[in-house]
Amino acid sequence: MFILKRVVCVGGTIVPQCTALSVSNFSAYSCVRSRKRNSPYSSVDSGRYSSLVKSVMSSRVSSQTPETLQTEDEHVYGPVVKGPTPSSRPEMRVPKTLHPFLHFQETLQAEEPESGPPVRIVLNRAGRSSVPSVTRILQQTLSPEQIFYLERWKRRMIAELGEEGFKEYSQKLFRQGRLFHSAVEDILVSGATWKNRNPLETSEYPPEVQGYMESISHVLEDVGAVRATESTVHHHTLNYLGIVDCVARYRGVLCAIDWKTSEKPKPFLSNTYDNPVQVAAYAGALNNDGNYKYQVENGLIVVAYKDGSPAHVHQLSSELMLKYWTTWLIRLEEFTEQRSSHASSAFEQKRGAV
DNA sequence: GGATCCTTCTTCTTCTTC
Repeated sequence: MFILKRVVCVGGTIVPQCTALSVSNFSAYSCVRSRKRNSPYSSVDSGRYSSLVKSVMSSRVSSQTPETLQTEDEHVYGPVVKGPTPSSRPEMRVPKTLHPFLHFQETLQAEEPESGPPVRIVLNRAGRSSVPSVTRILQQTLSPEQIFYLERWKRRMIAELGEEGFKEYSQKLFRQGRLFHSAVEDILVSGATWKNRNPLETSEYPPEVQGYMESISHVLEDVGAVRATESTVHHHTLNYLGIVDCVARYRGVLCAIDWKTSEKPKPFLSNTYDNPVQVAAYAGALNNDGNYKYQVENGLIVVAYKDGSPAHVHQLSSELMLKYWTTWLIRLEEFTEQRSSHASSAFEQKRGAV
């Protein structure tokens, strides 16, 4: 089965763009090219189009939609009491105001020295209790589709583990994530590189973190000039705050870094859901926060695995960061709209009661 | 002292042919 969807231009050459199904066959065909001389793909340079294959594979088209899945799930798990109306987010909108990602000031280029211990600005909510956080904004502006799949996953997990078992499982995941972050921060603050670290010292980490540390060991070798760890960033104009995991140079490029633990492999950026938006939000806030006298244009998402297999590293170029910054601005606007509509409906209710 | 905050995670999967 081969479904020709449309034709796209790649590197000046016209090639067919196809569904995930035909692409699976495409890569399979590439592997057995020598045996399948008459294959329609025998003349295709698979190496040349590997990025296309990856990009199509990472945005697979499923024959099942949230609607059909919901019907199927109701048979298996019973009716959903408070089900969302599964639908995609409306066509990508444009932010009403395009706030700049970078914030160059006249005196800015007097950069901070890169030596010395990294900065850690502890969150102080005094005087800014109403400022929303990056996590909260992202959580409250998930697309109906994301909410649907998350709730479906949760329903399935509860069916498998029970309410109590699911609670324990979630707590275990959070605990591992926190321990991992704290272990990474320790090693970055101590200034030790992975290479000169005594292997015996890795056993000082809690057992549930050792695999994750091994997983990121190849990444730590390329991380240097750590400027901040677990540090609060506050965008005063856009009025949001958050805590950035790390700001450091990765292979010489200054990046906002987000460390993640994951049960499932996440080889493609698209597997990381809202993580790139989160990183862009932190970087944008940092660039507009007077506490930091430099600008961060790039991002890095490092996905670590418990079994110690090499972490996946997703580097976000300045172009990609700008793209996700735009997405962030849209999410921020959605959040503000929600907030004001809640506030006005609460006001109406209050007025009605009087 | 209790409550709340910021994080920590979790989603997208199915098909035919060799």
